[in-house]
Amino acid sequence: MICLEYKGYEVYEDGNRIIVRNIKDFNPVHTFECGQCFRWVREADGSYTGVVRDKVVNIRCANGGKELVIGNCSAEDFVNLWYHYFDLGRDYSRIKSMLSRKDGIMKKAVEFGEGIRLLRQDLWEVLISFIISANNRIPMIMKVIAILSETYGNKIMLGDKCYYTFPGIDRLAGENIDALKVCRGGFRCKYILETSRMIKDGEIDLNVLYKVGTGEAREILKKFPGVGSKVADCILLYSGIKYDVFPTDVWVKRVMEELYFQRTASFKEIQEFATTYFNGYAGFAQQYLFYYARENKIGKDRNEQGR
DNA sequence: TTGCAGGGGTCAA
DNA sequence: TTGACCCCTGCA
Repeated sequence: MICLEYKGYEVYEDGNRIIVRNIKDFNPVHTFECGQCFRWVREADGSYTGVVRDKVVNIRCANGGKELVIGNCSAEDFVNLWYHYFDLGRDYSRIKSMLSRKDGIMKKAVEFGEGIRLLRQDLWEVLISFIISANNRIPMIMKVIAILSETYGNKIMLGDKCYYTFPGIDRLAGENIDALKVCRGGFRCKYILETSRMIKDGEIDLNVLYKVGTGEAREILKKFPGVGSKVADCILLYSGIKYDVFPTDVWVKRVMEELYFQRTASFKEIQEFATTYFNGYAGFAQQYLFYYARENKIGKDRNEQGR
């Protein structure tokens, strides 16, 4: 029985889970492992379990990717949270075909990460997560965020397993630096604390970011300690605020140098090229390129690649 | 077993 | 522009 139709999707409620039909352009592996999020954990059966706001759900695709099965979820949650979170209102086929027409490199990158969707994550959580990401690797970032949530978040259950919400602003702002260091964030702990306090004290209002242009939003974010150009661009992109940014980390730099410039290029040069070349879609292009480069180790060891 | 190099953005000098 | 920051992993 059809439970409800919502914006082109058929949503069936089946006990404690829902099945969403008419899904396109969504592969959980591509989406959760393309470096944009740190709280989705792959299970032995290939599904993913993650915490978003105060919900914990299990996700998998079925029926050749045409169905999305969300465990521990109601149809109401789908409408109120998951539709938006998974950016299901956006036509990724159109974006992919437009980017693929740009050149052969983009075409390959888009084919490789065809199921990437840019998640619309909580701004506060993305801000802290990407401060932690600075000079850090993905498994470590995930570990730090997990400890931070276990220590300062609220417990929620799925089956007999405990999960924890991401800690609130006030909770972190009220901590002292020595206590915060249990999360093993190292030198980033002082940035987390100071950033939390700046928001709590009203020094910077995060909601302003939704109302200003990309350049201004970037400058506001860079007022937080631990936020530079790359982290600011990640925050804007992964919270779904701006899509014309091009976060340039070492992987993106490598792939751009190897595939587009055929020489070393400065961050500034790469940014300027990408924002012009990809127009308002630089953020999507970056995500396909990053995933393609990292999974294929492009530029990491030129000798191994036979170059 | 130990120790050292490598990875990786931001900040301050 | 360069070194320090911090912690984990991989390898000798």
